[in-house]
Amino acid sequence: MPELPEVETVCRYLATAVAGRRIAAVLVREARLRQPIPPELPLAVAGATVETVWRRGKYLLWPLRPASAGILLLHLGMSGSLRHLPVGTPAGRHDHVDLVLDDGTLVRLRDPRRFGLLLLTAEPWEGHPLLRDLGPEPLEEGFTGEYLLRISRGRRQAIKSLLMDARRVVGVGNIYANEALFVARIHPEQPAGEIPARRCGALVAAVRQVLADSIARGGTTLQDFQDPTGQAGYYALDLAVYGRAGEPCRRCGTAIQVARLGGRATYHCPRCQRHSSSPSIR
DNA sequence: CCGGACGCCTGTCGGC
DNA sequence: TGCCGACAGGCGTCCG
Repeated sequence: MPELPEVETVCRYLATAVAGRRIAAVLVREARLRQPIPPELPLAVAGATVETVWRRGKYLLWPLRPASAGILLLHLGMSGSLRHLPVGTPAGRHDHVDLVLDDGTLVRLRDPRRFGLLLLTAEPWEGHPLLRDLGPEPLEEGFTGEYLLRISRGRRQAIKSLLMDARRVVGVGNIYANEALFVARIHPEQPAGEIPARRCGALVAAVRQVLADSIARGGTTLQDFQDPTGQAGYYALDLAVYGRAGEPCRRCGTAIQVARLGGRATYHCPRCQRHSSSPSIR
């Protein structure tokens, strides 16, 4: 479900609503997520204070005080969501974990497909196996046209698949890869190494723009994404290609096409997004 | 090393 | 109405 803008929306809420609160208890109803929730996690975390909440890619990091309590590491997978609720709110079928706070509220993890993750790690979290190989943050300095040019040369991999590879750049999932390529007018199946050097900067700018616009709208709610207060995100209204197969391109009116690339639905406008070739070198 | 396919798990939807 | 396959916002692992 959540890509970078949705996780960022959740993160911003938690950073204001939960930072500084003490965790009174952790209730695990179902530990079998992508990796099992460690059995010792509830006792290890109970009594600790949430210092703040950070995001790295699609992971949420909750550093605790005292530091010896560690850092909560949370990932929402495809179907995960967090809700901030009053203690006593009845739990539903897929409400797997409650983080009970000291102010009469709780943060509840719901995840029907259980592709999510709740682990405990420690400083330096950058060395954690799940975080160690992550690429740059797309909204920070390291993600530039020069960087994209460097990592794409010589690769035959489709540019869309490269954008969705977290080792290259984090946070870009299927929705925003499709949208960014439309904005940059690049065909999703174009081999990454054949993208003209001068267009790499435009693609980086498109990724940044699409992600920032979505964050400003509170993310994309397709079916069920909500922020921890239950608020939907409205970037779905701005989607240009994702989920719009057969509908007219917002730029030229041509019918949007859908295909499968790497097992994922891939949308593009056949008129606005054409393969382009690098200038030949001789 | 690279790139693609697969599997994890549940819910929903469309076609027959 | 009911059944069945396809598909869904992610990602680690395996294989050629």
